Amino acid sequence: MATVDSTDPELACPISPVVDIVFSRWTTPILWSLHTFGRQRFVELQRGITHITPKVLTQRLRQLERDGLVTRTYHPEVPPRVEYEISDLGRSLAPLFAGLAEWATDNLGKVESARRVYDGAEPRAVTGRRA
Amino acid sequence: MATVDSTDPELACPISPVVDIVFSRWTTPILWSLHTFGRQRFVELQRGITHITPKVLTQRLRQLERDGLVTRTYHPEVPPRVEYEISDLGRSLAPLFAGLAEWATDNLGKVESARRVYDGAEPRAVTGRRA
DNA sequence: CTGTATCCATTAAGATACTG
DNA sequence: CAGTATCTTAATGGATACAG
Repeated sequence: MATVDSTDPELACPISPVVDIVFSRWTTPILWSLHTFGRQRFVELQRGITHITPKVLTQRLRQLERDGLVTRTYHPEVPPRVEYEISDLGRSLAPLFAGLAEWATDNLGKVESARRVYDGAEPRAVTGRRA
Repeated sequence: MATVDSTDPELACPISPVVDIVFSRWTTPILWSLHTFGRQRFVELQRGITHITPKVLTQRLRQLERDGLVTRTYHPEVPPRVEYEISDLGRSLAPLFAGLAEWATDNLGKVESARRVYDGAEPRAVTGRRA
């Protein structure tokens, strides 16, 4: 049975589940920061990842912890100290992240120029777009 | 200058822009289908990707076309015929998709068991979570 | 320091019906 | 066939304030 029900696009695409787990606006910056700079406290993450609010940071960290990609260590001191670290499972994404980063440097410019062409193209009726 | 402004998480994470372009609920199934089964018409894509509505399919296809990952060919016939095909730029994502698919088969089970552990863990006060 | 609690804005997506 | 037009809902995220 597993997690597949017929309403999910997973059936047609084996990477959809990974997208749900790893790729959202703030999860990749968090994973990247933990992977690149190592174990960090809550406030360090907040400072390193520009403009993320504590609410959202907490939400994403909880999700990553639940999915086993990040570990959370609570030190019962005063004031409290909590450290987050990427897990082995999270680290297993590293080569994929490296590949994506490389794709970005190689191809982001092409995407941007494609957009300029598309946005600047005079809309002709025969194309069926923007009659 | 490019596209970077200080409100984006791109500064801290070089793969955030790729996430915006490639990874959303329906873009990966669309790219996967076009890459795996080749050039397809609108209705073929709709049938192959279960439960996607024409509105959403149109939206994602337009975005992918604008970003240069997919090409759209309009044949002015009656009834009209439109074919979508993955572009060279889109095809350049193939190895990354293969890597993600492999990660999925290897690690999705670990994620699921991590979730079971997390959800079933008795919440102790000392962890600082769920007092 | 490490979060919660509210409230609000934005957006992707789903349901449904309709057009050239 | 290949979409568009509306309307509604759900999910994220942002702003701000406050608590242990």
